[in-house]
Amino acid sequence: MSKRASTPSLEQSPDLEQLQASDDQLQGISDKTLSGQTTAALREAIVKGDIAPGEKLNEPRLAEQFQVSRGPLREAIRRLVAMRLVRHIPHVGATVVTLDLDSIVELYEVREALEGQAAALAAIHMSDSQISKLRDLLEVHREHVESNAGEYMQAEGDFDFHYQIIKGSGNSLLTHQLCDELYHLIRMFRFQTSRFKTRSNRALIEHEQLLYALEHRDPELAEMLMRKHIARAKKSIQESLSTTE
Amino acid sequence: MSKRASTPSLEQSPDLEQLQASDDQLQGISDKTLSGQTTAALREAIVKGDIAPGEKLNEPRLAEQFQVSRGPLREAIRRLVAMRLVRHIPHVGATVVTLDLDSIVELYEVREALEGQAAALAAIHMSDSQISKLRDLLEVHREHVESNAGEYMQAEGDFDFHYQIIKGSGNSLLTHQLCDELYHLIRMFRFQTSRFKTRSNRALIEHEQLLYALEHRDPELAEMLMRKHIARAKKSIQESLSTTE
DNA sequence: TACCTCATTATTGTTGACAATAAGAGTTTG
DNA sequence: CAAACTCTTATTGTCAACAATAATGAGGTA
Repeated sequence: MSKRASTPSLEQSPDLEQLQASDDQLQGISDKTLSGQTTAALREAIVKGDIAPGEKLNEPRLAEQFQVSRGPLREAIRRLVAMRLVRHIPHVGATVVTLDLDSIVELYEVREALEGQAAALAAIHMSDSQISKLRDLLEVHREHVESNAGEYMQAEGDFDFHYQIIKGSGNSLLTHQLCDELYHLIRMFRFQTSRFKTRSNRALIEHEQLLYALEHRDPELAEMLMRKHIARAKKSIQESLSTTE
Repeated sequence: MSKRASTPSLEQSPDLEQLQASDDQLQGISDKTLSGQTTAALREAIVKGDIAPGEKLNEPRLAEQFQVSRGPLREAIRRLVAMRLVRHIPHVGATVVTLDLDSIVELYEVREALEGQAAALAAIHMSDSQISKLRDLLEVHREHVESNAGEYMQAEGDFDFHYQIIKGSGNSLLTHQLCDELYHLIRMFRFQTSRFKTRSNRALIEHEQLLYALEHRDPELAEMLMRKHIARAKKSIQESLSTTE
């Protein structure tokens, strides 16, 4: 469901409850306020490409489409600005960010630093049961990859794996920066480049190595592996995009 | 000037121009809009402690104090939420964050990761002239430390040094995360603990080493030195605060 | 005395109207 | 013909009033 990529205009009030539910399990409590719902809706519209990169966000029009006043809509825009999904210039307006290669490289450089640190901290702070759950998750992924399809599932599974490690760092600031802010930027990029094949096998092997480091409580190794894992993904993207564009 | 720590209430419209000027050299253009000015004013009030940590932000009262409507004030609050200076709970309100030891440790762990990465990138991307300017800056700091006072200047100088390296990374996302968002959180912490002495001499030596790594274009060494530099500061804070509180 | 209920009140969320700024079309002039 | 200027228009920024929610306190009951 929620396959409305064909219609250029956003029909009012999509499956907001569902979006909210997915956020609930991510962060503590849900935001049933209009601004919160509008933020989630607008965010998904941008991430999924229903609103194109570079497109201007017209406040009155969007307000009518989402069936809210301009107040909550403006607030939603500001929150997306904080997430770096939207640019804003005073007295001119807000536009959806355009993810050129440079931006992606910058994003992955930040991910490399933050998730590397997260992996190191996770190796120290994660409980044994958390780590064993992570292993279960990895086994599920392995089956998905070894079975027929698996590729779309792999992208989601990749997020799960990384998310669990970040959360396992025990650092709430780090978790917020990655899971609440940068996360959606990464999602947006993945939606834009979903045509490219994901390197399922290689990612699986690297995840396996990472889990080994966590199980052996080796922060330095975990950090190194995570950083290399992300750096390789970055390099792969650089090669793909510099040749095709 | 701007020494109004005695008055509990914030008189309207402080030296906004000055705040704006300092932001101008940080980011590209200034935000002459009411929301922007209110954001800067409220931010400084929180960072400097004029509004105490944990204090509730009453919208009507603050709006009157800053001589603006609740609209721009609310927008200012949301921007400070994005900067992690303010917490917000729907239908309940916004409060100034309280920086306990755990939060500071988390902040420094994030700084360690991000500024380490910044140093590595700076060793690659900084121009020779940028690096030589950095050396000039360091010499000024040395004189300040060797002269009589120097301690307050050192705190500011420390920011200058770090800021130049971050900017030298050439990564705008990284720069934004550190200089626009986390920066004010660090400032707030420093204002709160200004009673503690800064380790001027040690910091100067470590900065000297870092500059050496940059001049020799050694990313790995630069990253390592920066991370240790920040990790040592973190440990120093941990020891100070765990004994005194 | 402790606890629950319910009304009051203060505060946040939302709305539509108004003001100010910037973009764009059309016209004029060198 | 191009460049600059002005008027128009669309869009953003701001405001004050209204609605909805949660904290507060009084009163009653077990």
